[in-house]
Amino acid sequence: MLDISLIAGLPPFEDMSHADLGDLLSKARSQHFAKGDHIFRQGEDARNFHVLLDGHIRVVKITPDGEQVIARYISSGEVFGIAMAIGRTTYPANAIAAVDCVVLTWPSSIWQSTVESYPSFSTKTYHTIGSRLQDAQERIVEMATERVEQRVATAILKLIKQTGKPTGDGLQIDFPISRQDLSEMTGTTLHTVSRLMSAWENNGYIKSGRQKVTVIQGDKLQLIAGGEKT
Amino acid sequence: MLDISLIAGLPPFEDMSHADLGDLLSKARSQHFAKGDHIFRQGEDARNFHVLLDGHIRVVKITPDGEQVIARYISSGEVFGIAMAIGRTTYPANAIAAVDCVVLTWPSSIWQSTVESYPSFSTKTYHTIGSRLQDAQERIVEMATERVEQRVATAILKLIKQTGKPTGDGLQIDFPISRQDLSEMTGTTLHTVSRLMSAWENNGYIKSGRQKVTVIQGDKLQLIAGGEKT
DNA sequence: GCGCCGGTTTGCGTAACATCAAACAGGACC
DNA sequence: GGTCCTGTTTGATGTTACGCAAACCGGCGC
Repeated sequence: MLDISLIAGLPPFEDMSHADLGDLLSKARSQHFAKGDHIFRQGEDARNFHVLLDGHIRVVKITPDGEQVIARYISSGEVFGIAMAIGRTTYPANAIAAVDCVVLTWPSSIWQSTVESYPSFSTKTYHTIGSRLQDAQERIVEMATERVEQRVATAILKLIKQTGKPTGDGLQIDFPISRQDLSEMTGTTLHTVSRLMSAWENNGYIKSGRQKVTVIQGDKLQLIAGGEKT
Repeated sequence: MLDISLIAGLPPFEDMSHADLGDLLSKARSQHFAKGDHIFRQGEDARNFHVLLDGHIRVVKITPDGEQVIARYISSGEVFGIAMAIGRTTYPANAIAAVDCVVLTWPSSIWQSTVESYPSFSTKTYHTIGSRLQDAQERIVEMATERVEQRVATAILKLIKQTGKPTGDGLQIDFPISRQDLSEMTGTTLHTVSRLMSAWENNGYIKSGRQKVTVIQGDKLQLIAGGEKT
C-alpha cells in the first residue's frame, strides 16, 4: 500500500532492512493536513506517533493563562509526537501544520514493540530526544543571559539553518512565519520583533514581508546573535 | 567489594535481579567528592557515567563570556553524566558537589552493553532524560512568559519539593544555596533575588540566612509563583 | 474595484529589572 | 576577641523592552 521509498532514506530509518521497513510501513497510515490544521493537541491522549514526510509543523505550548510559546518547528523526515518515549500518556503541546503537510501515523500501542524490534530506530530516536534536550538547555541559557535582540537573531539563524531555501537575494525561511511567531519563539512581543527586523532591513541584513523572512547577510546577524553592539 | 544494598533500592535499578546488580556493581567504583569539587567539567571527554549515592550536585552551564546558568540540581539516587545516552562524547556542563558527595562511577565504555543487557535500566534512564526534557521545556515557557518574581518563587518551591527537609519552622532546602545560585537558576541577578526574599521574609513566607532558605508558608509562595500580584 | 481582515509598523509613556555603589553581617581562622 | 572573606542587604540611577494606541498595508473575497 505505502511504498518503502517514502521512508527508506530518512534518518530515523536508515540502517533498517527493507523487510523491516515494509513491516513497519504496513502498520502505518498516511495522512494529509492542511495548513493550520492540528495534528494533535496539548493534553490529549497520545494515541499515535508520527513521522513528517513533507511540510513543516509548529509545536506550541499553551500556558494556563492562554499565552503561547513555540517549542520548535519540525521539518520533514523527523519523528514527532513520541510522548510515550519519554514516559507520558498525553501530548505536551499542540502540533499545527505550518503549511500543507503529509504525515505517517502509527498507533502508540506498537511503540514499545517497535523500539524493541528495531534497535537502530530506537537509538536514533533517543538521540533525537537527546538533541532536543540539548536544544532546550541552550535556549534556557540564552533566555537567561542574552538580550532580546540576540535571541531573535539566533532564532532566525536557526530557522535558516534548518529550513533555509535559496532565493534571488539570499536564504529564505521556507514556511510562512509572522512577527508574532518569532516573538513566541524568543519570549518577547511582536512589536519588539517588528522593530528589530525593521532596523535590520534598513541595514540590508534581511528582507522581509508578510510572513516572509529572507536573510541577506547572515554574518551580520551572527554578530548580533553573538552579542556585538552593532 | 561494593555492597548490593547501596543501589538495590534506587529508582534506576529497581526491577533488576540481585545477580544483575552484582554484575553491574562489580564494574563500578565508588568515589568521594568534597563540597565544591568538580565531578566533571563542561567540554571534557565523557569518560564516565555516574549515580549519586549521597549528597547534592549542581549542574552548571558556562557561556562563552563566562556567565553561569544552573541547569539543575541532582539528588541522591539519580543517574547523571550520561552524555553518551544522548549521543554526545563530551559533557555539556560542569557538575559540582554542593555538599560532600558519594558517587558511583562506571566507565562510559560499558554504557552501550549496559542499556542493552538491562532493559529496565534502559527504560528508566530514558524516562529520566524525558522528564529532564519536559522540565527544560517548562522552564523555557516560564522564562518566556513569567516575571522574575514568579520564577524565583517557582524555583524555591521546586527545590523544596525535591529536597525539602523539615525543621522547626518549615521545610528547608537541605544544601547550601546562595542568592547568586537562585539568580543563576532563574535568569536574574543576586540583587533582585535578595530584594524579593527580603520582602517574603518580612511577610513571614520564608526564613532565610546565609546560604539557607526555609519555607514557612508554601501556599503563599505558590500564589506568587502562579502570578498573584501580592 | 472596493472593502475587509490579518499582519505589520511606529510612537510614546512607563514598569520591571539591571547596573552601579556602598555598607553590612555571619563565620572561619588566627 | 579581632580580622578577613564571602555572602547579603539596600539605595540610587539607568535602560530595556513591554503595553497601549493608532495608523498602515497587502492580499483575498465579493
